[in-house]
Order: sequence, then structure tokens, then C-alpha cells
Amino acid sequence: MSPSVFLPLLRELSGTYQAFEIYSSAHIRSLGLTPSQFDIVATLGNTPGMSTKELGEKTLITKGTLTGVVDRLADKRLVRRIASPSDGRSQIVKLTPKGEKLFARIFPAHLAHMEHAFAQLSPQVLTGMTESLRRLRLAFTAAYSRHK
Amino acid sequence: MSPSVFLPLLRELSGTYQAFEIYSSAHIRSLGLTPSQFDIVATLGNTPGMSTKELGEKTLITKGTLTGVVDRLADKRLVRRIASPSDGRSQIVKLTPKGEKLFARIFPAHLAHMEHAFAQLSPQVLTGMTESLRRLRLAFTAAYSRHK
DNA sequence: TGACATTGGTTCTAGTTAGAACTATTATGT
DNA sequence: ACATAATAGTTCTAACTAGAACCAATGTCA
Repeated sequence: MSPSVFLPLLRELSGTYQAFEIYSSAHIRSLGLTPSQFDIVATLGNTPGMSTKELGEKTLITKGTLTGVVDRLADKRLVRRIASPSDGRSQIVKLTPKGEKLFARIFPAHLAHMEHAFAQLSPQVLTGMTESLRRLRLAFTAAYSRHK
Repeated sequence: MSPSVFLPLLRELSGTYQAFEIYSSAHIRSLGLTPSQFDIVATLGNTPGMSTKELGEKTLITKGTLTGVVDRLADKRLVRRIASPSDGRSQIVKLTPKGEKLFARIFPAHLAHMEHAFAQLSPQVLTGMTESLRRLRLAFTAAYSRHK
């Protein structure tokens, strides 16, 4: 495979991801959260809470980073840490009532904001893109496990 | 457009980008650079140098960040800043001989590393993915300029 | 049961990040 | 020419980032 084929793809992947981040995060910051904080709140919304580990898997935030992000959300009284009843090492993170109220207010608003970006694209095109990205992701993860 | 269509796409976009980053950056760090530093060195390779502004546009690194990244590369004696002859506000950043030597050594190695990830995918599929991503990027940038 | 490895989280370090405020220089419009 | 606006870079702040070292609790296996 020649670099002239995959280099433009890598550039476009970075560019598209960055364009998404810029569009999405401008809105999120206007709501008073950082993108990572929003990710946590959105993931915890409508759940009874989950362990830090599970939260990290769903949000793709590594555990070292997660400690700090959850700390700052706890400072804002949006989440609370509870010791796991079944595992002495584990913490359950859950939204406080204040956090749930925030979730109910900003999550639908953010979905509506994101929806605007997809106005010109058909569902068929979007599912096709999703499938393409999945193949590409699998190619990277497969290559990574081969090389490590 | 329903969130059930675009939310999986956004998740996959983040996941794919992250998988790329993990695969790519593990290799870059083993070469002694951070991903941002590698980006700069790769962009400056085989050029007579360019302004900080141009460098930021090509690498998608914002100017405030770029100052620090270039500082650290300059500390390592890999790049040098030169005053622009035509514009008193502008700096030209260029590789030093040491930087060029590093570029010649690690850039081909990194291309070869990335190439492994694409072994199972045909050029046709890759160019199709590139085009899909381009459409998605344009959707975000168009939405962003509408909303700002 | 007791040694050993694994796992969940925290802490630490070096670096990146965006965004805003700021400085110096250049461009614009009258 | 002069006032004003725009631009290139730096600096500052708050936050995120990965990765490694670390600690305590749990799991494994002989």
C-alpha cells in the first residue's frame, strides 16, 4: 500500500475529527462544561452510576485522566463517588440530583445542536460512514495488537 | 435526523481517531518525539522552512500551542527560528541539520509502520473512506460557520 | 493457606490543548 | 500621513492527556 493512498486518509481522519471537536466543544463550553466533563455527565445520565473503570471504557478517557475529571465534577457537586459494595478497590461514580438536572437540561440541547450538522446527509450515507470507520478502527486495533 | 443514526457515527469517529492515535503515537514515542513534535518535523521535512502561521495551518495545531511545541524542538536543537525578511511579525521555522537527519531517519520508518495497518484494505476502499470523511468534515465546518 | 500476580484507582511528570489577553508590526481607508 | 483595524506570535490560565510508578484489595494456584 502506497503512502499516497493512506496519507490523505489519515489527514482527513484528523481533520474531520478536529472539525467535529471544534463544532461540538464550542457548544459544550457555552453550557459550562469541558468536552471531557460533558462526556462523563452524558455517560452517567439515566444510569444508576458505574465504576470508574467502566466509565473510562465508555468514554475512552484513561484512568489517570479520569481521576482529575471526576474530581472537578465532584467539586462542582455534579457527581459523587461511592465505595463499591462488592469490590473494595472500586468506586461507583453517579450523578447527584444537581448533576441529573444538568443532564436533563443540556443533553437534549446538545443532541439538537449536533443534529444540525447532519441536516444535509441521508441516513444511508451516515450508516455507510459508520461502517467505513468501523473497518478502519479494526485495522488499527489489529495492527496494534500485532505490533505490541 | 434521529440521534440513533448519528450518535453511533460520532462514537465511531472518536473511536477510530483514538485507535489511530494509539497505534501511531506508540511508535512515535519510541522514536523519542511526541506526536505533535513529530507532526512539526514531518511537515518541515524537505522544505526550506515556513512561518509559524503556515505550520499551524498544516498541522492543525493552534498558535498558542505551537509556541511551546516549537520551543521544545528548539531546545532539542531540531529546529531553529529565523526572523522573516518580508514581515517583521513573522518567524520562519526550519529544521536544523540535526533535525533533517532525524527526519530522514524516522519519517520513512513511520510511514512503514503505518502501512502495516492498511495491509488488509484495498486502495479503492481507502479512497472511498477518504471521500466519506471529507463530506463529514465539510458538514461540520458548514454547520460551524452557520452557528457562529 | 500463603506466595504471587492482577486489578482498580490515585499520584506524578512532561507535554499538549484551546482560548483569551497582550505586544509589536503591518495593512487599510480617508 | 494618520487613525484604526487586522495579523503574527507570545504569554497566561485551566484543563486534559498518556504513561509510569505506586498502593491497596482481590484473584489464582499450588
